[in-house]
Amino acid sequence: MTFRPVQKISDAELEIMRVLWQSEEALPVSEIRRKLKEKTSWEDTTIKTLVNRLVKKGAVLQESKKVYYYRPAVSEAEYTRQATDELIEKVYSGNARNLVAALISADTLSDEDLSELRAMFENGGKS
Amino acid sequence: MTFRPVQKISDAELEIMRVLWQSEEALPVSEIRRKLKEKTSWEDTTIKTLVNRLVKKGAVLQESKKVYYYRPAVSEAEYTRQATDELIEKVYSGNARNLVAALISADTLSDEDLSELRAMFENGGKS
DNA sequence: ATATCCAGACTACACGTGTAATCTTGTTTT
DNA sequence: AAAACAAGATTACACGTGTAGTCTGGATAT
Repeated sequence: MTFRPVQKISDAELEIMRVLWQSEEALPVSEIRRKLKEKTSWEDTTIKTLVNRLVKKGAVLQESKKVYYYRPAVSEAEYTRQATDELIEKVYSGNARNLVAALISADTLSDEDLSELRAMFENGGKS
Repeated sequence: MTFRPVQKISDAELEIMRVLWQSEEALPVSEIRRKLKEKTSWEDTTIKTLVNRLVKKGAVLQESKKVYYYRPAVSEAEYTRQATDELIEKVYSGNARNLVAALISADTLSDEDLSELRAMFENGGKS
């Protein structure tokens, strides 16, 4: 029952997290902006606002160096896990099997997906 | 690319939807309230506000009879499907297989779940 | 040194959401 | 009929989120 849910990360904030998750190093805001220029058309101040909010909610650490550097305080895996658990809780009555069953019978998965997954099943998930 | 997204249903609104989804008949607000009394401690007006918002966003139909009756405009299955697709899009790069793989290796599924699912896989999801 | 620019701090503002209160009017109860 | 109540309409209000703008002070370029 590892429950320490950092406050919820919003959609826009998630874009910032992705940038940070992709970096080994802590980044200054200028870098974050540079990387975001390709995917969004946000103003510089918007980006700073989002970064600030993430720091405030504990999802990002701010290292002071003169100019601040930022690094994730939550891993992508943790985030993914949390978002997934939330969906399962919210729409699948807390039952993960229902979700997988829905996906299998919903034609969301390609034949290739199915055989790949079948392989995973075979060794009980120990991959 | 089936895209007909009724405006997003919020968490509180979802409780109303659940009540409506569980009923064959359209319900008056009094009934909705009665059923909700067991699970929430919302004031009557709160419930009415939520119902109104759902009508406004097209997720619930309002039948005028003198006293309004309400019925879902979106099925639970559609909702579930939409919420699931959103998660996949948002955190699994649009790749459903990644989600299933995560669940399989995350120890979220019991052994029973696994064998049940394996069975589904066997017949390619045609269940 | 002076003008420019950027980081950081603070402020803004509309919309969605959670959570209601009030007011009006028609219906039920006494 | 008068009182009580229920539905519906209208309004409220704080917080989160998307999306910025302004102001200030130090670093940089000329």
